[in-house]
Amino acid sequence: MATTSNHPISAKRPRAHEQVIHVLLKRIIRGELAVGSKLATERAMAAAFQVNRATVREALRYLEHLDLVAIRQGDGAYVKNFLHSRNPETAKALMHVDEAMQYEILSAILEVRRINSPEVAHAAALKRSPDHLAQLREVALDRPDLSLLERDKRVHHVIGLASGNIVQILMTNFYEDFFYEFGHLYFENSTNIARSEAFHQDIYHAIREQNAGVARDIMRDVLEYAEQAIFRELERNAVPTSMATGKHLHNRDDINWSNQ
Amino acid sequence: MATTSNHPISAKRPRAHEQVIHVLLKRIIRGELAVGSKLATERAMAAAFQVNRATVREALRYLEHLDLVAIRQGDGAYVKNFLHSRNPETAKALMHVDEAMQYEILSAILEVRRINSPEVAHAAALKRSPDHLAQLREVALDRPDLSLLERDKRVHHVIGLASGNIVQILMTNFYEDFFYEFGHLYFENSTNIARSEAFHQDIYHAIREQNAGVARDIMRDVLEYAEQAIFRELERNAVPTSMATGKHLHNRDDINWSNQ
DNA sequence: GATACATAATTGGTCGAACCAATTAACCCC
DNA sequence: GGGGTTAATTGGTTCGACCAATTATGTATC
Repeated sequence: MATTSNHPISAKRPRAHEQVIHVLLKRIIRGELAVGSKLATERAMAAAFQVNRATVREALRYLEHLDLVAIRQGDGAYVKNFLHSRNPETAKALMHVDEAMQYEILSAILEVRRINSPEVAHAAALKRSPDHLAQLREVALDRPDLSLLERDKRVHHVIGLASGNIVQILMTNFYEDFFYEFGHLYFENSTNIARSEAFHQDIYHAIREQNAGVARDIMRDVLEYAEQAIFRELERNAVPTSMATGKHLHNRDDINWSNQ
Repeated sequence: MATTSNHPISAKRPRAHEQVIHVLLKRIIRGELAVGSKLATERAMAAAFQVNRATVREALRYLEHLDLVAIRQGDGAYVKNFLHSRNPETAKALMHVDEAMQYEILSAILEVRRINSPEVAHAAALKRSPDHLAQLREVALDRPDLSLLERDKRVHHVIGLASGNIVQILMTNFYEDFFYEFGHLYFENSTNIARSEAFHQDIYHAIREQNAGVARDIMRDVLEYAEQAIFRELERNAVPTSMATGKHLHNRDDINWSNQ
């Protein structure tokens, strides 16, 4: 059982400290708790949330790691500007807290990936080891048993590994984590499915032949295609609430991110 | 006192749970705890570290957020492959744990920044609001009171804000956090100082005039320059320990990142 | 003997009340 | 008003207990 470390199943059991995190996160992101202001004491929050102080502390510790609060012994916990957070994970927190931000952040993620991943493919083609190539071959060609979403995820991961850049590897995992929530938008369309399978073939051959420039182009093309395909789906399935605000459209640029 | 949220001073007080984090992190990263293996129980670790169980739990919670362990009630905590972590913050943890990895990770960060930031500058030039332009003018031109390191940090931050991409903003903060530890390598050299001050002037004008292509080129040039300058300094100041391993050189590509 | 179910043991999740340590506020003295 | 001592506030840690989910054990049934 030890090696069965993947956790494909498992819904969510809302642990107490996670609920506290969610509430505090909401108040911070929405500005209900002003930047620089002091949070209630741990004891007061424990009473207010009707949980134990240790539970509040676990939640505060997380917010501290997200760089959203600064905790000082003998003093208190202060709200920080989330735009100053040094932890990219904060983007995920933003998305889970504010529905209206979801499309905004998805758009931002897709843009960053479109900028980065072609260069990762370029480096991977140059530096891939025989072992990485074998791994890529397996996931790209010899695993029809996996879902396309899972296969695509692994293809990107192996390319990241082959690039040798640990930060790009982590960034790749970071992107893919988002697509568990949005991947269905893309992988339900048969045209997109064919496009991705062709991509897996092509990128494998380019990396095998160490054609770095070609690998970069292939990656850029598929990501540009996927980005547009996802936005097409979004505008089609546009949910009424976000339709009303109009904030889900990718071609607007009115968000200012200036809550500081 | 509330608005004085910046914490320019403040050395480190080693909180108990942070020491536990450090030890566990070390064992996980170095592979002393195999991927998939089960950690000791919280009670056992509390006894071993001679701290309270609540302290162990705060440490485990952090490792869980870094995606390095999976915790299951009634079962235990299992070690995960750090190359599968979806949290870029893991890179910082790696760096703090293993001295030999420092240069490797610095190199990786510099590369990602060199890829990303020029595109951020490009977007910023296109989308900057009058307010962002004013902010950029202030930090780039009218704040000789700030240290160059601090000014440079703010210039990059404002450019990130102007780009309107929240993930790029967070990534920029993420980079800059590293440079608090390595910035002195760059900003002690008078040639580099002049180079950065010219950069601040140039990027401001390009963004003011909304010359996106020029802004991108300016950013790319300065980052390529800085990257090389930093490596020059590293090889000059090469510390004996990492010299011996030779793992700090940027032009080697023997690291495989294949502990899975 | 294998399977199904009830039961106990293990382990993470939460709780309550204390005490320690750092900071801040109050106070007194000069 | 300035400086230093003292008390109150607040985060940091500890102890001990109980709840909840999982796993291991044992027993009855077929």
